[in-house]
Amino acid sequence: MPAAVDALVAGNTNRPRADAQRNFQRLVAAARAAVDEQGLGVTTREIAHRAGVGLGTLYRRVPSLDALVTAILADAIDEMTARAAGALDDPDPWRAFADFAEVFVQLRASSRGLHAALSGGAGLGLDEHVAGLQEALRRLICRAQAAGSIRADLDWPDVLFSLASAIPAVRTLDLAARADQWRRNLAIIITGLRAG
Amino acid sequence: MPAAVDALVAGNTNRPRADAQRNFQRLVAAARAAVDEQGLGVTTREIAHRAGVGLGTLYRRVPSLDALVTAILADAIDEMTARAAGALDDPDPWRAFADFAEVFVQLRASSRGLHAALSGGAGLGLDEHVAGLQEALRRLICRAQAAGSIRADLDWPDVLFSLASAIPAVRTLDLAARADQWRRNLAIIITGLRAG
DNA sequence: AATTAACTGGAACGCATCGATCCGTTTCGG
DNA sequence: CCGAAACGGATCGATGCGTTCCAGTTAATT
Repeated sequence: MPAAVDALVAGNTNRPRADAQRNFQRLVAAARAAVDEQGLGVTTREIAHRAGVGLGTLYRRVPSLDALVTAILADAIDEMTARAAGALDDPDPWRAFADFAEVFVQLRASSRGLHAALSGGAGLGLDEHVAGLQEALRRLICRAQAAGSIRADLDWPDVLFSLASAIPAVRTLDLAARADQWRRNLAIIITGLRAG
Repeated sequence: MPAAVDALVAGNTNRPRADAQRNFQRLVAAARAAVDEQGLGVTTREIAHRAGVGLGTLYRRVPSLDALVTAILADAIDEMTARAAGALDDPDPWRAFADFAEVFVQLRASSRGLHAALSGGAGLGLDEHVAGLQEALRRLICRAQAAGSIRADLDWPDVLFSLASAIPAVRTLDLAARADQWRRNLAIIITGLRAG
């Protein structure tokens, strides 16, 4: 159980009943799926329905909708940050960058909520988490560029924006995006970023 | 006055009063600006306020909010289609493609509403207009690819999706997009699309 | 200048949806 | 088998929407 979601149940003096614990897990899982599929703006009813639980139960297990969604997003962002930090262990600057770029795009493409949160979507209290991710990304990008692997005529925000742009819309004109459309987009962008 | 917006006032037997005509123009201009800046989901109050007009006036000059927004979008799409068709006059397949790509991205980047409408945003009655644009784009792309200018390992929807992806989010992480961010994105993508 | 039909602004209506609460009922655990 | 804990979902109050309505105003015509 990730940190922020865990903190939602902190302060409970004694262990809750078995069904209460089970319902909490279900609610978190349902909320994660709903945030992934529908983005920010998930409703309490949607989450409760997915969890197979009533509205009363949701509010008995969770302080508020905002707290639940924010906790889920905070954990998702922190996990991504950890992966970015881990990528710096790769001694090859370009490979570290390119490998993490794939993670960055894939995770965002698979969660509308995460994508929206990282696109400055709402005024949730995620600023510190976002700042951590941004710093890790900046290091990854600047190291690859200093090594001469990324075109020198770009600054690092350019690179960041181009990566963020790789996430495709669900539809474009009459065409539905394929499941791996993000990968096709990213391949084009990575080619365009590479120096030489 | 473009075709679809014009059609909103068709059927008026005799010329309306001068203030009525002026208010209609103001409403259309206000609605265009609002759709550009705020996307679909503009409200009647927002448009009326921008036009410096009351709600009653809006509904006296326009049949409904949907009709107004749809007409504006239809005209915007049709104008883009005309530009795409015009690009085919350029004998150089690559230059025709690249030049229109710039128009395509710039227009979408400057109008959230148009961008949303072309991203399958809402169930407005724009299918035929969208289909026309798509066909013009397909021709441009396929011609450039047949000429060997676009990488051969992509299909034309890949190219279309990558162009649509060039429109940046307003923010990414803590960074605000610069006014020309779309151009920087597009430059990277164009490089990645080019064969050789 | 007088007349009147057209036009105007904005309060108000009806509806939909949301987060959150409340309470009669059910279920777990000792 | 009992009581505390938890349950479901009707319900509340607030919000925001598109649209209508009407008392007052204005532009065109005579």
